[in-house]
This record gives sequence, C-alpha cells and structure tokens, in this order.
Amino acid sequence: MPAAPEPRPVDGTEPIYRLKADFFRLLGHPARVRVLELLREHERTVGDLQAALGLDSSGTSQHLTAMRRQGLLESRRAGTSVYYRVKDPRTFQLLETAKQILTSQLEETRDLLGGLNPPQSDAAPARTRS
Amino acid sequence: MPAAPEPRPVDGTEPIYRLKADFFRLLGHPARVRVLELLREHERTVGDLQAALGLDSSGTSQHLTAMRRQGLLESRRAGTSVYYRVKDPRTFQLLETAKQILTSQLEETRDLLGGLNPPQSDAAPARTRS
DNA sequence: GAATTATCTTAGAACATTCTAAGATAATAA
DNA sequence: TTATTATCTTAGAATGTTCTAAGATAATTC
Repeated sequence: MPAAPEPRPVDGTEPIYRLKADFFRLLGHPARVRVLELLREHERTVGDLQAALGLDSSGTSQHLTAMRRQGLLESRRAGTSVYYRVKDPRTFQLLETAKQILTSQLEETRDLLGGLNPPQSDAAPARTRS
Repeated sequence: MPAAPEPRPVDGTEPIYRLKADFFRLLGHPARVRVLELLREHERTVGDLQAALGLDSSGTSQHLTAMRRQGLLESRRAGTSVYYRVKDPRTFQLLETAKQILTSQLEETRDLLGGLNPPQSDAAPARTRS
C-alpha cells in the first residue's frame, strides 16, 4: 500500500469549494449515478443494486462504501442483507437539474445538425434513454 | 459475477447516466468549482481567472478548455484576451443545491459533536467559508 | 517586420481512481 | 458446529486525471 498522503481536515475549516468538488467527483461515475437513480423510489439491498448494475459484489460494495462515507447514502442491515437509501432528497434535485442542462445541450446540438441532417419524423418528439 | 461490458456510443444514443457522470466528474475539481463561482456575476478573462485561482496559464487554460468542451462554458475573444462565461445559468443552481446538502451534513456532524464540544456562542449562526 | 501580451497546446511525470481477484466477515440456518 | 448467503475488505494492476515545463499560436502595438 502506498504511503498515506496529506491528512486533509474533515472539520468545518475545509474550504467549501473543495467539499463541493469532492461531492461532485463522487457523482462522477456512471455506476454511482445509476445507484442514485435506482434508489429514487425506495431503498434496495446490495444484491439488488449489484444485479441491476451488472457489477460484481466487490465493485458494488466499493461504490456504495464511497457514497456512504461521503454522506450521500445511509444503510441498515436486515439479516444478511444490507439496504441502502439516499440520505438527502435534494440529491435527486441535483440529478434532475443536470439532466435539464444536458437535455438543453443535446437539443442545441440537434438544432445545429438540423440543417445538414433533417429530422426523419415530426410526429413525436425524439426520445432519449433514461 | 463477471462485469457486464457496457456499450460506448459517442452520439446521442449515449445513456444519460453516462452523460451525467461525465458532467459531474467535470465539476469534481476544486479549481473548476471556483471558476464557476468566479463566473457567477459576469464573464472574466483567462488572466483574471488565472490570478484568482493562483494557477499558471497552462493549468488555467486546460481547465477552461475541458469545461468548454463539455458545454459548461462559452468564450469570446476580445483583442488578445479571451472572456469566459457560464453557458447555462442552471449550473449555478447545481452549486447552490450542493452547498445546501453539504451544509446539512456539516450541521449534522456538529450536532453529533455537540455533546462533547458545546457551541462557543449562540449570538450569531456559525459561518462557513464561501 | 519585431516585440509584447495573452492564451493555448503538448508530452510526460506524478498522482488518483477504478477494476480484478482472492479471501474475510457477518448473520442465519441446518 | 458447519454450511450458506450476503456483504465487505484488501492488494495490486490497469486506467484515468492533473500537474509541470517547454514551447506554439494569435492579436496587437511599435
């Protein structure tokens, strides 16, 4: 194991832009975004998430551990299973806003391409995958 | 369980959770968070940002380039200077929501420590660095 | 044109994250 | 106790990101 780096403060003296960056970085992985989306309606076990994500137990656990350590998720044990849930509902707002921004970007891209590549149909608006 | 290999299209069929992750990952660096905060009120030149961030021209440019490539920033040239601005105002909403979530987390941490480490004063609410 | 100022680009080193494989732990059931 | 299922942990390899140093380009001024 490599030598432990600078022990960063965990208290309130850490500049907020650093905390924000750490927070966003944690959202910066497809599997972790999907975990949040899967936990939108209700809590789920590690096994559920693992199956839905198509990951192995190790990878799933590592992602969940990172998200819980950061305070994004909470968990409870029930028998041999562990249920995870999102701690702060405003987290979903974050995902929603990001989606809106990305949707605007995609629409803009399509508009630019429109002149070269006219729409095949205007019967229904184009769908994007969720 | 063997990890399922995910498809990697580059066009508009890219799954949205991947786009979201890319988007959040870009927000996941202290310098880039600060750039956004600095651009909250008005556009700024690379030199302005460079001075405010305490980076060199190379690093500053690299961060800005990454943010522009992702569609987070826009730029215009005026003489030898280049002005950068945030493209979508909803980006600030993202920062605001993140701040709220983090603030709640910090307050919760303080409450837990409260028993051991009582508040020094209740005359004014505790401030955090911006 | 040459000099100046501002910004950008590149390559590789340094550093950080993610993946993989193997095994450890925890709760329960047989 | 042993077996079983579910979850977690660890180490190191693979991959990705950021930093540093050097120089390239672009617009302007002299």
